[in-house]
Amino acid sequence: MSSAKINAAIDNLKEAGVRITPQRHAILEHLIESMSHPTADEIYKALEGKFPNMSVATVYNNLRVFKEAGLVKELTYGDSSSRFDCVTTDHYHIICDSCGKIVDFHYPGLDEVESLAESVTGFEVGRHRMEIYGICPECKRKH
Amino acid sequence: MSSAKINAAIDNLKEAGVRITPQRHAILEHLIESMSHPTADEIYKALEGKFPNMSVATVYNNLRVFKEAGLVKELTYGDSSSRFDCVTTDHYHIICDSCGKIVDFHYPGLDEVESLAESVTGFEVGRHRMEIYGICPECKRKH
DNA sequence: TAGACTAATTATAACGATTATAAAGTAATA
DNA sequence: TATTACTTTATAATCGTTATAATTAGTCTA
Ligand SMILES: [Mn+2]
Ligand SMILES: [Mn+2]
Ligand SMILES: [Zn+2]
Ligand SMILES: [Zn+2]
Repeated sequence: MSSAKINAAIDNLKEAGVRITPQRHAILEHLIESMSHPTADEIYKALEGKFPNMSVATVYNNLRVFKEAGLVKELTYGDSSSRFDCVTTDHYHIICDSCGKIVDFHYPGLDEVESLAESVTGFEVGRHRMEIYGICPECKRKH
Repeated sequence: MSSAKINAAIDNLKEAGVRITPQRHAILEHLIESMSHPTADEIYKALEGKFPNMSVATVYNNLRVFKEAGLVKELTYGDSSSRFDCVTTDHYHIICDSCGKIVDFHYPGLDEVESLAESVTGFEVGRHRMEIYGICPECKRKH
């Protein structure tokens, strides 16, 4: 049930001293219930019915607040907009080159690559990023 | 010797019917001899002594031409500018979180992850992207 | 509860990287 | 040489995002 997750997120924010405004509640709710990886603008448009006066800056500001609280992760891509993921446990993504869909995908983690990189380059390794690109089943069906 | 690589790149372009202008030659030369992963603007600034009238659009246009010819790869990052890599054979990068330096790093390739992703998600996998982030030896020394 | 303080939202301007446009220049072709 | 296509240049436009300043709302304290 996603309302439990929303409540947990709200408690988390309250403990960090962040006020729960109607806009913040709605943005959080949308992130959690959409079960997707929306852009700031998609969130903005999805909520403009309920909040016709909300500024796009409010969406960006609050996504930053949520990020700092550890409630969302930002997924950055070269050309286009960032996407936001409210699943903060470690996981990877596979992205459709044709329609842009992003699907979660779990894998043990690439510790071996990290430690090899460390020994070869002399870097102190902190983290890594990995995504897979391909064609999703729906797009495959349409040739 | 990097001049051999420049000549090979030029032959490649000629065969593809691309004219070798002085600007194109200089951009290629800079990419190959700098042995780094410069941004379009870094290339532009590096060449403004030799080409005081060159437009930044020329740099972008020609980087696209080179990309389409398979001579360079574009490395995209969320916030900041793209970087360009004239080493087009498969390799990974490790990036310093402190100074931004990008270092090449070879690893067998993650075929296993790709095939697992394919079977789990139903995608037809084409490629993947992986980078490692950490602190480079020089930045470690400065605490 | 009034007044003061603080935080959040809004509207709008600014920013930086990149791309589009149109004019002018250059090379290839006939 | 005249025609044509390609390339460069200068400049404007675009897009995602952030900064600014004014307004509004919430919280705290006397
Ligand atoms: Mn995800
Ligand atoms: Mn490289
Ligand atoms: Zn698809
Ligand atoms: Zn460093």
